[in-house]
Amino acid sequence: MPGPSVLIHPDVRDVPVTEVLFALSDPARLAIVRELADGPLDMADCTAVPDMPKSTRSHLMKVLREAGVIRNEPVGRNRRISLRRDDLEAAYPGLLDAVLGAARD
Amino acid sequence: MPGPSVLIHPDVRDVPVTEVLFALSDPARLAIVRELADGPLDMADCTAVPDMPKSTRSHLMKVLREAGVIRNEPVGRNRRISLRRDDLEAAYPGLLDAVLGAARD
DNA sequence: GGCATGGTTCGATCATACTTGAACGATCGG
DNA sequence: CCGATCGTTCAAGTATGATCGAACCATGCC
Repeated sequence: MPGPSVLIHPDVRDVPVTEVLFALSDPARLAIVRELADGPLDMADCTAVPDMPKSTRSHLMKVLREAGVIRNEPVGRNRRISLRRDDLEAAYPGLLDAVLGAARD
Repeated sequence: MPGPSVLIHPDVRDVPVTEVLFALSDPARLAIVRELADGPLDMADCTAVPDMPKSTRSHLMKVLREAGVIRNEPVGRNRRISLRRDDLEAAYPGLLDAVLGAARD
């Protein structure tokens, strides 16, 4: 799989709310999160923000991952990205739903 | 009252969620918001973040105000700061409650 | 009016985050 | 194995936000 086989996924309860909010406060990152709301996606299929260099996209994923918002795991030669709904719900109840429920900008 | 008699308070529905999230993603600003959860406060009584230059504090308030999170209105020689709970609830249901409900960092 | 009070605004400096190409790493298919 | 593929990591440049003193402004009070 591309890059290191294992990436760090923090316990969401160790992540300050402010960091979660910050991760969600960027339009491109939020677009990705909304896209993932319907289910996991291979990275290559995250078309929410098109025409973006892979390094930039990878960086967005890193911010989301380090904030505990998404999971990024290798599968074959790709990477599967998924929302950490349950973990987020346990740490910050209602937060993700409220954000996802917000009208599109 | 200090400064201009009227400050701009946007319609929260015109403020992108991302901007609201960003305003709340700073520890100092979030501390202010939490302090206001119990009711309006004169600016001088916002002690959540002590020992801060007034220009810095004023800037934090500006970011929160422009994001539609707080109201800042003159009263006598002071300024009254209040949470725009109802407006936020109407625009982004559940969001503020979820953030306020989050465990303190 | 004159002055003290409480905040905003301006401008400059500094810190943080975004962006991107290039290099590297891990896998799969022949 | 070997090359191609898909992402991550690195490093450098750029942009955006925080910080804070100084200047300014509107009010209340004498």
